Amino acid sequence: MTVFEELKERGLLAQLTDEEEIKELIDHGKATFYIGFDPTADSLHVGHFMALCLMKRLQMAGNKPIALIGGGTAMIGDPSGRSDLRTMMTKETIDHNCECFKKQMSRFIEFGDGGEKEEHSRAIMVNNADWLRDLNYIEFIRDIGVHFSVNRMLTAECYKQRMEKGLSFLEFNYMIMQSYDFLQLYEKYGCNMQFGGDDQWSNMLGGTELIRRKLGKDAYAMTITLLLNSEGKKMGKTQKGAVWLDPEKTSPYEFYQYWRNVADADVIKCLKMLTFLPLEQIKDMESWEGSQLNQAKEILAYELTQLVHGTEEADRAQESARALFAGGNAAEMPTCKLTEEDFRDGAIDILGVLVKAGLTASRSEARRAVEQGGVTVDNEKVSDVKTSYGPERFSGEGIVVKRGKKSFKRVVM
RNA sequence: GGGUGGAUUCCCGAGUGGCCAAAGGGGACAGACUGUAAAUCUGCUGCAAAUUGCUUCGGUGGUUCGAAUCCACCUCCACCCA
Repeated sequence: MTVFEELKERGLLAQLTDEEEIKELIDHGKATFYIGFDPTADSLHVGHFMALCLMKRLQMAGNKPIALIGGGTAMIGDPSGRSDLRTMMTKETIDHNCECFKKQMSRFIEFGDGGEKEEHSRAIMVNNADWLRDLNYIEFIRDIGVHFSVNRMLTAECYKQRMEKGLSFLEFNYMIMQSYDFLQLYEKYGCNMQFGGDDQWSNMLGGTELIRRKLGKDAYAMTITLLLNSEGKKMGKTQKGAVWLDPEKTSPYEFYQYWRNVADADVIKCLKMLTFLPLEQIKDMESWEGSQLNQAKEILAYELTQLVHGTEEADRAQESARALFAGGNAAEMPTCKLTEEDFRDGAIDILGVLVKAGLTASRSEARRAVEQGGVTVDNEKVSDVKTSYGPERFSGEGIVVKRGKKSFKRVVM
């Protein structure tokens, strides 16, 4: 099976400019492709993870990846798929985020140093701030701006959605910037292909078109299917925000649990799109039904945690999960430490413990949780809000506090 | 620049002087049922020393015993005209 076939089989491909040509290029390792990442936060998230996997797959097939960090475009903010203007970020924040991205990416992709002798498939990383931030306005609109028709741009899907809520000129320029990126990479590195999320399609087409008009050369674009759950919502988002790859922002345990809890209807899709498990193995799981599907979720969660956080963390997350739900060894639970200051008159009440452990956001919320019978200490339901504990309860193993079925913490002194 | 309409809690959206921590819906959370799924039903959804107190309705100031609600100015957004 060739790379292209595999990508197709896994349901990763959404739109392509020229299927035959793209297939030819990537199957033979002749593509130099780029994927852009907007540094809008200080960590990558699940959405980026898909792109990284794609990069990896293509790199393994001998193609050269370019990871483009949008230190320049982030100054503008991509309006695609957004209903409001992004909050503007300062240059410093953007630069900081770029650094964070770099670190995280190098875990997945093999980067080269750009030396003469290295293999073709070594990845490079570039930042479009290098060519965007110092552009001369007049020159730029004369050189590049002429090639864009406002009439056509307005018909692009990504702007259409914004026509109702309002679109600023600043954001309107995003497509032009992104197209210019592609042109730059084409000229500098012979980059002939761009990949990106499905919501990037119109921006990407802008690039291929600009290259054709400006240089008379062909370049290609291909989008990855957005990972949507069965309800049509973007996956990798929780109430609290994105599922991050940075263990400081989303702990390996939380990360594991996110995937452990996906809906039945989404497991197979996630396995196909996100893991490197052989397709045959995934095919077997497709026939699983009912509670057997539960095992598939465990596999999914383990595989992904391993990819992102490594084997050790994945084992640990799986251990704690099993401990909590199946009553196994509880040694690896997330822990919270109390200090003397947390005790008032030699005791801390249950509400205080819940807040301190981060299981509830406020004492009011904690109170509600207790009142509704959702709080457990060492497997015994706490029904009195006034329950309190002295420091001795937290010595040694401490206590295990559970809020609801899925969130818990060991609390020690 | 001129005109019109608007900004309410996580989101949508009611509320146009006291009965308002603010209807209704969605989401989230908790309980029952389950398979750590879905569906369904129930509860709950500002904060706290909790039959009470405190802080919230774009911002600032004012009127009033009392303001999300009235007045003035400002900020932001949409639409129409230029």
